[in-house]
Amino acid sequence: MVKLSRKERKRAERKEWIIDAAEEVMRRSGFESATMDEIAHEAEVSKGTLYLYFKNKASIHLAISERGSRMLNQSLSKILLLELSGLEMIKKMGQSYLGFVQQYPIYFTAFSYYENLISSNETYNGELAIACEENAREAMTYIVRALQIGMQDGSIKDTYDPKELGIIIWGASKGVIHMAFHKESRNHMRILDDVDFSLDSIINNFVELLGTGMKND
Amino acid sequence: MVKLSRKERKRAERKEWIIDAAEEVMRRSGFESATMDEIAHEAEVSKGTLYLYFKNKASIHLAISERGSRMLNQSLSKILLLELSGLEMIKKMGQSYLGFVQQYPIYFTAFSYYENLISSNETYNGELAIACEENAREAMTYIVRALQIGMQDGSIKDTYDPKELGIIIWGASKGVIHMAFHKESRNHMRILDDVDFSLDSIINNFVELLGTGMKND
Amino acid sequence: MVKLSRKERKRAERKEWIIDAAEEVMRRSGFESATMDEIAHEAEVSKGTLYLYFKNKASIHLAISERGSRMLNQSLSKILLLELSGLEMIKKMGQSYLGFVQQYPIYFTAFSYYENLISSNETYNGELAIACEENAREAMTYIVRALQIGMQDGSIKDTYDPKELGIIIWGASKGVIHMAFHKESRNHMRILDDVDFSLDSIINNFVELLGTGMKND
Amino acid sequence: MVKLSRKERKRAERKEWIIDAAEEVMRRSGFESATMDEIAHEAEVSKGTLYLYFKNKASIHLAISERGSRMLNQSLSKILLLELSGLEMIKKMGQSYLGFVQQYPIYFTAFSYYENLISSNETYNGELAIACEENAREAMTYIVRALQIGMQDGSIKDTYDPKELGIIIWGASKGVIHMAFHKESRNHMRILDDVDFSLDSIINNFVELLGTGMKND
DNA sequence: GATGAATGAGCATTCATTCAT
DNA sequence: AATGAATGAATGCTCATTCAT
Repeated sequence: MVKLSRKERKRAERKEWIIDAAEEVMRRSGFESATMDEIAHEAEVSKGTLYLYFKNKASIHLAISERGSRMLNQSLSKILLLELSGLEMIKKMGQSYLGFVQQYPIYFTAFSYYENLISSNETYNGELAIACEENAREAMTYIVRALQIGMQDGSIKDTYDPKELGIIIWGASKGVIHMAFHKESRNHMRILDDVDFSLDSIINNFVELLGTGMKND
Repeated sequence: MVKLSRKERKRAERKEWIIDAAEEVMRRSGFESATMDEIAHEAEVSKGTLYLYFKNKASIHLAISERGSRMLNQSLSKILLLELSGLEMIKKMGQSYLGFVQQYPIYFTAFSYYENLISSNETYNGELAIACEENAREAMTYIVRALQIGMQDGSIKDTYDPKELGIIIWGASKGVIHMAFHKESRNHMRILDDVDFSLDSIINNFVELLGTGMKND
Repeated sequence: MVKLSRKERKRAERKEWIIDAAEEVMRRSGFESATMDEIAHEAEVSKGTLYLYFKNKASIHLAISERGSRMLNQSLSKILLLELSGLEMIKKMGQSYLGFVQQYPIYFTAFSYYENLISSNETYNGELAIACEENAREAMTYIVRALQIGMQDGSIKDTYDPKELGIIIWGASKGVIHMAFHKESRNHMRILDDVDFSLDSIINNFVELLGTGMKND
Repeated sequence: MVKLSRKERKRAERKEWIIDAAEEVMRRSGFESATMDEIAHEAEVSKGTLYLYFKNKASIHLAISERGSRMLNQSLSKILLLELSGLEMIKKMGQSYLGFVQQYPIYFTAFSYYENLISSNETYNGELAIACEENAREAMTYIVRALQIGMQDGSIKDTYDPKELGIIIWGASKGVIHMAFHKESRNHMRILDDVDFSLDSIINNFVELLGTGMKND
């Protein structure tokens, strides 16, 4: 960590404070409905100040995504330190991801929104966008490391390429959690009406299913 | 099928024609950038006419999603008629989904956009939204049927609840395809830069992985 | 003149109506202070309607300039039809220009503003800007024609190139009128405080002075 | 000249330094686009300091105009000291003005901008505005003096009032130079496209023309 | 004196939706 | 039914100016 001057520290704090406010507003109004006015009001600063800390609205959104992905990486990274088999690490990562999404649903929404826009919107560029991508790559690396460990300790089949397997696990997990997550937050979601499986049950079975597929016989 | 009067038929045709135009515009400009003016112009009708056929802009978007999901269901439903084991049906469904996304990426984008908005946006309601949900439920049912068949013919473990397994497969497939799909369309996607697995390879391995997990020993 | 359909006529009328309103607002508030809100309010249309008739604010300003220069050209063109010597035509044109500026000071202000911005502002482009330039060129042509007539009939020295002389007369006239004009409208103008020559006297003497310079001996 | 204390001298220097910076910024970005931020940055002082030396943005602009007009006066004043006929002095003044505009186009732009705004904008007041007016009056006086000398030495007709003639010459010169100046800087200027007279040629002929008009026979 | 963070009024422009014809 | 002119609320962003330190 770099040592920051008092001024820089204050600036960083303020920035965090604005991100907090933006998260709150977006939690209430959804991402695109959130206006700069609302965010400024919530953060108890003027609209002009927002632009002192963030280049534009997209930057604020990116900052939220970046913060979320950084937090997620923190929990994932810790799992690699545990005394577990590679397979158990992977399972733990799945559960950890789920826990994160449940605790901070706003970040999950932010990620989805981000992924929908980044391909089409030119505003989504610059330092923060790169940081987000870097965080995503980092998350992937944690998964791949766990897979490599598993292949080493014999808990995971080594017939797959660990990177490719990582992509699959990462994508599949996001998909399952996305679906399960929406089941809870949506009223209109009819698909799952007559299904009363809990989110946890779904994830556990998913992890189990993948685990079996990967397991060394 | 209900028999439609000549007038009703004409109206339905016109509606399809507008949806065609909207798809085209959204393919070009992205979803939120597409304006009613552009759609009207592309459809060669007046802006007012758009509102004669669709309640609002969200309805047009829902109509696209509905059409897409209906088309997908058509391919899925056919798989149930084939002479295959349940497990093979599931694999085929995965490949069929992938093929659909590759052939009609616009629908995939529409689905994603739809899922991002439906939870926060009140305009996403009414008949068409219900139809979309109904189609999603139908897709789920095809999967569950295949799983039931597999459990029956012994190709799939019967230790999972077929409905829950269906949810998992459905979610996981969407996630993997979503990720792989974005890998292709995004420049900024750094996660996968050093990975040169093809979309097909990823999906095949994913299907294989799930298959092994589900397979009866 | 092209025959316009009823709709086109109505549109043209509306456009003129908006220009009228814009002139009025700009007369009151000055050019850059005039806001689209004020113009819309004055024109008794909504702000959106403004954009139905004009691409942007600069276009409205250009439309005023274009109208003004068109009107000026009309008076200049008529002078060429009179039974006068070339020299007398030139003098008449000077007086005509003065009369125009006195009757419609707003256009004179518009021209000045236009000339100040056109070089630096990229918004000043397109059809209307071209029309303005075309009008300016046309005005120049009237002057040059009068000079040529004067050289022919012997009332003007033929030692100057008519085009170059035209530029000089055009520029000098604008400058003199500009100065005299500002003398009247400005409070702060101290240069001329102790000078009580009338605008007309100044212009007449100016015309006389130039005339003597150009006159054939 | 008043003797200034060390502190006052320092303050005056600082002020000049800021004006230098403002000129540079306005040269780059045009007058209205120049922001206080840019000026502060260029001057290597804080934005707040700008307001320590100048009441507001208009004051900075006025200071530029004042400096420019002061410089112009300096060259004009020297001409009166030369051993020339009054008519030749006037011609020399015209050339001197042209030379000034060519060397320091920024001041010419500043003058134009100033004249466009001063009538409508209330911010253009106070000490500096008065100084500008005073400088303009001074320039006029130099011209009038030269005319008086010319009428005395017989090189200039005495049928005109020298003050009125001064106004005319001053205005006409500005107009011709303005036009010729814009011909060079503007791309869109279509009037003069087919005319390839040089700025110098135009001015020389203009001076010649006026000279002939004023000359005593 | 000097700073620069904070302000907030101000503005052009967009676009879904309506409704008179 | 079809049109498209008119609407006006909504919003991101700028920038001259102030003031606490």
